[in-house]
Amino acid sequence: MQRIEKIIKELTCQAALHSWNATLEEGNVQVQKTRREFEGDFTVVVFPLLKFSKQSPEQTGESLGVYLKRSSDLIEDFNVIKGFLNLVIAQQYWKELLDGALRSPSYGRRVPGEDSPGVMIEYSSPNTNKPLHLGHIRNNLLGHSISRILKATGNRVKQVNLVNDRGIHICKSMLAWQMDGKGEDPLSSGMKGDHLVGKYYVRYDQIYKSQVQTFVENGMSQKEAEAEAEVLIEAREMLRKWEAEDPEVRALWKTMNDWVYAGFDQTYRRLGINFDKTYYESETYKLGKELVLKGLREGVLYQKEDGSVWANLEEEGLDHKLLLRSDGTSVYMTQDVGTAHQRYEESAFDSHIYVVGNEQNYHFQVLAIVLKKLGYAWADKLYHLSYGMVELPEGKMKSREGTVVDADDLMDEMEVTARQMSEELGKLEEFSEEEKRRICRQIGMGALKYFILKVDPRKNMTFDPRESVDFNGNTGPFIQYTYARIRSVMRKGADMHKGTGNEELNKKEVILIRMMHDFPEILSEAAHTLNPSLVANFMYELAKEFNQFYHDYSILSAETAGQVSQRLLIIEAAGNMIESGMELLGIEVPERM
RNA sequence: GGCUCCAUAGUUCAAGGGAUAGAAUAGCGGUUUCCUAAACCGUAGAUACAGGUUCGAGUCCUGUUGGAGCUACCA
Repeated sequence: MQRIEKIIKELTCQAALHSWNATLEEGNVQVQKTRREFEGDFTVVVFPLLKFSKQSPEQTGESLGVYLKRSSDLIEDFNVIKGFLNLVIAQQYWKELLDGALRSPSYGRRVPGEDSPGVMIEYSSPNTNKPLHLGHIRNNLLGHSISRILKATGNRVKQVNLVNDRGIHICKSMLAWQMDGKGEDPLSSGMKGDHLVGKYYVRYDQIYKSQVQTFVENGMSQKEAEAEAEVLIEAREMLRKWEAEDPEVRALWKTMNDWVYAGFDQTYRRLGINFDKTYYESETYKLGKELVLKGLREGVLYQKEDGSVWANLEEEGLDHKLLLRSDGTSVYMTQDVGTAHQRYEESAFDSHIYVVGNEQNYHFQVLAIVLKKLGYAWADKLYHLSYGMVELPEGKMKSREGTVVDADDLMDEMEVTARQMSEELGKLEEFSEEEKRRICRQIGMGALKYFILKVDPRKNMTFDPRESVDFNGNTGPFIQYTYARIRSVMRKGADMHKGTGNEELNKKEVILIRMMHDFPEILSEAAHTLNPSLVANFMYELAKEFNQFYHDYSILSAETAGQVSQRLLIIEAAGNMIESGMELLGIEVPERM
């Protein structure tokens, strides 16, 4: 069955040809859903048509309405208010939809095939010197949800992670552990590996600060002291040894990184995310140098007297960018040039998405330009999904002030709150301990994920811990609860299914079906704009609409058997759609809660 | 200083150039012999400021004010 919007557009073009002898494209026809306060299902905005009809808005709407009604059985009636032609769609359309596609768990989804576009998406990209925090959570949830959305819209998606496992920051943790660690490890300390390493990163900072202070007290300037502090010099020396592949340093580095990975794995599992491939910066940081040198030979880059290599981006309205240091070593940009090249060689992606915060806008702008200069046509297949910062009600998270919200702590807290709420409401009394745990985990994680994903990724957002554990209103648990209610009714009504009921649909039922009819468009819009919040907000609207319906009309005690059957079809569709949509957000839905 | 992004009820978020700017939350007032009240209903409350483009501007353009980010031989 063809979608009704498409039919309306086609017929409008026909009408324009017949009535006004004007040729217009379907793209010129604006069809939107009729606002609730007016009679109708879809609305054609007639203002853009006036230049073809050469009539008043009212006359144009009226004559178009007459034409549409006469041309299609699906258009039952119309009315014109100001410049808006409101169309009432025949019940038959909604009923056929309900009997067919709408109830499918895969409604609106497409399955990727061999020749579907290949999308590589990089996200998470943690440093190994400290545990994941709230900012990483947003990154991970976005990356994962976008991956699922892209898969569901027919793309072959490859999820990759790039772990920043080398550099001065890791050396700082290593050094502090050597100084103060007394040999403790995750087992002996009972700490998660990433937290343990993070503890020594903090420890390093304390040692550093106290050394700086001592130097200043002995008459050194602040700036001088900061540059001369012994631990900093030692950390640099350790990095140098790391690069020289000193066995002892490498061994410690490997040990501590492995602790961190074990910790990260746990956090990732809990978040429900996974990667098809993980890249390690220690293996990729040298990549890119050859490409840069080649660019230098070809004259698209230039070299200063000190030997450093640069790209001149003035033509693009930017600055000059360093690509190789005077000692010949690579910088971050060099590495990204290399990894992009490597990935394209590996899988010839049709697009490559980087889920990275907006503080790196400049970096990715430069990356694309540099790749272009180096002659890679695929440079314009790179896309930086630049998401906004997560702030707390009192402002930015600051590690120095201890206001960083730890990812693991946050997840714990969400689950504990779910537990408390469930117990207060007496929701889980008849469940086993294991079931209780599972449901509270689903609810807690659902609340957290929804809270973050409902916001447009590109915008900065405020994370209010108090609000995030609210399970009422526009929240994940609200939608989960709606699902649980649906499933409950379906269990009770399993025997009452008597096939299709051909009953008159009431207003609320039509609204629900019409809303569900939109799901494919929401999906494709979300995929197009890489924006899971569209799916999240749609799920909320749907749940809200469903709850009103549920409140106003009885399903199992409807007046006729036909009505019972028909309503069971509607809630089946709604349940499947909630499950499907929430899956795209990485949120599980419980059968009971 | 330069560049980029942002500004919507007390607060947190919506609104493909289209009708009277929607929700949630906090506040106030209601709904339970009935399929899960983590629900439902009612009430009140917002486009930073000044211009411009348009039949029509929260949305596009210019300026002002306020906020964030970037502007490293860091990543």
